[in-house]
Amino acid sequence: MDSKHSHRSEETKKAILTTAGKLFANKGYDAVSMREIAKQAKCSHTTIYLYFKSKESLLHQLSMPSLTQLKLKMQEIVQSNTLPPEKKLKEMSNQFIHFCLNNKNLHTIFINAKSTRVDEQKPELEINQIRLEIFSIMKNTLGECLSLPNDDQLLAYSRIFFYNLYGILSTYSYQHEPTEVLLERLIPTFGLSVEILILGFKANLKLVEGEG
Amino acid sequence: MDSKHSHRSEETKKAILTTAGKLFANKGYDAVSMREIAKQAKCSHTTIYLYFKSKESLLHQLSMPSLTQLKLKMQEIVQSNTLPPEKKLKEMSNQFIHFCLNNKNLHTIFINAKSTRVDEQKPELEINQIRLEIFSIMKNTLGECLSLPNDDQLLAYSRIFFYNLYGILSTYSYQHEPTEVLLERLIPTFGLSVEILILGFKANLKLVEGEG
Amino acid sequence: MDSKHSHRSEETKKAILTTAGKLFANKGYDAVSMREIAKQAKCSHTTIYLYFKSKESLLHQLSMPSLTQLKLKMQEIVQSNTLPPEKKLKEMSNQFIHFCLNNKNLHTIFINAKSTRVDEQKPELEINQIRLEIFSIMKNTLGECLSLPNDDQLLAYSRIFFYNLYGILSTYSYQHEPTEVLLERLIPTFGLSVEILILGFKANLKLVEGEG
Amino acid sequence: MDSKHSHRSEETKKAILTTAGKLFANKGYDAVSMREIAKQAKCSHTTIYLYFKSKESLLHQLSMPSLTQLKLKMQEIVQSNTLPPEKKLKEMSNQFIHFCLNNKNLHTIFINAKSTRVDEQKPELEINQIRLEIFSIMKNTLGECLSLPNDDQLLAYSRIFFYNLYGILSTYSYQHEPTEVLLERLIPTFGLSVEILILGFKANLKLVEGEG
DNA sequence: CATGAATGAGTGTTCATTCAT
DNA sequence: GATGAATGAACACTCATTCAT
Repeated sequence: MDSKHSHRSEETKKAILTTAGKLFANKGYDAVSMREIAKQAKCSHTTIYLYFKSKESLLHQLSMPSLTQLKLKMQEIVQSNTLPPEKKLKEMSNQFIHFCLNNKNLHTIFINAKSTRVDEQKPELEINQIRLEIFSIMKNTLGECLSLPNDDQLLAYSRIFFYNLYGILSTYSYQHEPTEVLLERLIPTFGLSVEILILGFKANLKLVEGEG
Repeated sequence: MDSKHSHRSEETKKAILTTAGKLFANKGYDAVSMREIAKQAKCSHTTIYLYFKSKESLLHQLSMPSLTQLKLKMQEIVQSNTLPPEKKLKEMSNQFIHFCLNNKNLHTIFINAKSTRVDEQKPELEINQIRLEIFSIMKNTLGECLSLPNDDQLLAYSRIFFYNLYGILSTYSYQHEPTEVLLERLIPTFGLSVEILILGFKANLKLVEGEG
Repeated sequence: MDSKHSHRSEETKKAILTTAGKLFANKGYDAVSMREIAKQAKCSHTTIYLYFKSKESLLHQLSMPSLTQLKLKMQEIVQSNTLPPEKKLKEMSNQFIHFCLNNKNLHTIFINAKSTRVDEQKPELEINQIRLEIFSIMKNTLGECLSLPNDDQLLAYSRIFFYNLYGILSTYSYQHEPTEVLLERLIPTFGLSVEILILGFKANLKLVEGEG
Repeated sequence: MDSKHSHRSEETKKAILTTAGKLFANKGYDAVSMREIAKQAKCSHTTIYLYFKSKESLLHQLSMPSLTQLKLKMQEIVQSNTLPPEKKLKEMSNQFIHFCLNNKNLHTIFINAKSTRVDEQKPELEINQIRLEIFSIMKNTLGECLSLPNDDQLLAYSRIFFYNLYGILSTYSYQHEPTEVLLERLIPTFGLSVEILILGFKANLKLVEGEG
């Protein structure tokens, strides 16, 4: 009996999470109402509050798994032995952009981190940590590409690398075009930007070495 | 006699503009309410409507002067005969970043396509036009650097160039550090990023030509 | 269990309808605010939106049932075989007045063209249609009385007939006297007015025919 | 010097009254804003408050002269020796309808009389008195038409007569069509209605006398 | 005498959230 | 475990009115 209950409960919660995830991603956090989520998840809007303290908390609980998943993907790519480092980096960038554009809502979390009330800062920290880990993985892969140790030079380069990614995101995050369409159209450009940066880094390295 | 009146009026208007600029930049256009602006500008929310026809018009009046000024600076640089194109582009990038960071993060407005519904009237179009002009000026300068005609290749490169700039802006816009300090510390990195991109473009061009 | 809920809900909705009806009639649609309705209906103004999509829809739902009922009564009278046409018309007029006065002065809504923007959607059109149907039924009955075909002459006469009815309504709608008392006292006058109009129409017809 | 001042002052006041009158009549009391009046009267909106305590008071001061004028017109018609009583009544009805449709705003005064604050009830009473006088003039003229003394019979008839007028007003007061256009189109119908009523009254009189 | 600056109360509407069931 | 009913706060915006000049 209990199991049946809790089973249903689990299902409802999952439905809410799935629906909210889809809606947040498609329309943006602000543009989605609790009632809308409830309707699509086929439950009452009050039911959501049984599982999530607030809309914000729903967003948080929603983001962690996605971010974790992204991190896992990154790690998979790292461990793939078949890909040359440059391809790895390209693939990572694609994944990163894909993920961020598909989770437009995450912006609000990343950016408004500071506004989180002090008494619930733990999830924040977790999110931040994963962000740093992802950053680190990509920096290392860039190091591989350029045969560079983990030094200040690499840090500077990877910053520039991330400028490019953030620039892409900030350019396209608020576009109203459906994400998939957008991506299909733009992925080649993004790939090109990665290639060019690597070429640029290498060329710059030669210059620097020449000087040194 | 009148001067006291008009002086007060000027001050109020300025306070509204300043406050709105700060708030829009920090929280995004949608997330800021007229009452919030009014409260921080220490006036009634209805007072805002004395000076600005609507929230959207406030945004517009807020963005236009800065953008126009930026465009003028860009044109000055273009016309300078003493600088080689690469230096011009670097200088433009500096100006661009300087300007966006100094105009308290209005870059969200500049970059953000959100406030630019295509089917709306003139105001946004003006903003958009200036944005396009600035983009165009820099694209042309990049063309000079790479000895490229104004074709699709150049367009793709200049997009990538802008990703870098936007990425820089979105990374540092929310920093609490005073802008000047920030800039002094980071300008070298930004310069480096421009250099690397140009190197990358050139290297990529050789590859493409080799192929062709 | 549910019954308590749904009971309360029914009551609230009814309270809103009643209150809105009274207020619209007394002060006019535009002059009544949702908050005012809510306050008098002893609920929050947002509660209204639980039951009615908008202010306009509230007006609509308020008018439709009464109007429909009135139309049905009219049709009954038409089909009665025992009454001579003149009596039918008198009875219809009585019903019309009765109804409008009883439905707390909704006549402002019925008569008032204001809420009937032509370029709007269905709801007002429905109301308008019923209004026209009622008008049509009475016009036809007037035609029977005067042995007139459905031509412009009849249209002109029936307009005048309706002026009389509307005049009665606009005269007595704002009286504070309870409707029933009012009606008992005035019904003879109203009857007289119908008689006089019919006499007048007939006399006028003779004149017109004499001319022709 | 003083005279110049007070001259200007008078002019301003007159401009305000004229403009407000026009606007109230064309758009209705509620739909006109003080700023709109001021702009068209070429003064500041605050200036209006130098001459009129409030918007409502402006409406009142505006209505009295018009009503008085209407009364005067009625009296002129009464005293005209050339017109037969029936023509007089027709002309009076025309004037009445004309006036009321041209001063749509007066509705709010007539109808909302009760809502006037106690401490300024004098104008109310004045207005009411004039209304009664006008009613009386027309009743007497109707008496002339029907060769009836000022008894209950005449009172009943004149009530019916006014139902017709009020019906016309309530039908067309809220039309958005410009008044003049409306009137040109409808005046014939109104004339017909007066004729028919008189015919009806006469016929009814014969019936009553036959009975008696 | 006249005005520009400023405001509080109000409009319809939406939303996340709570409470009783 | 789940829900319908209900609400207060907020949104952009308008208005009649007041105050200092």
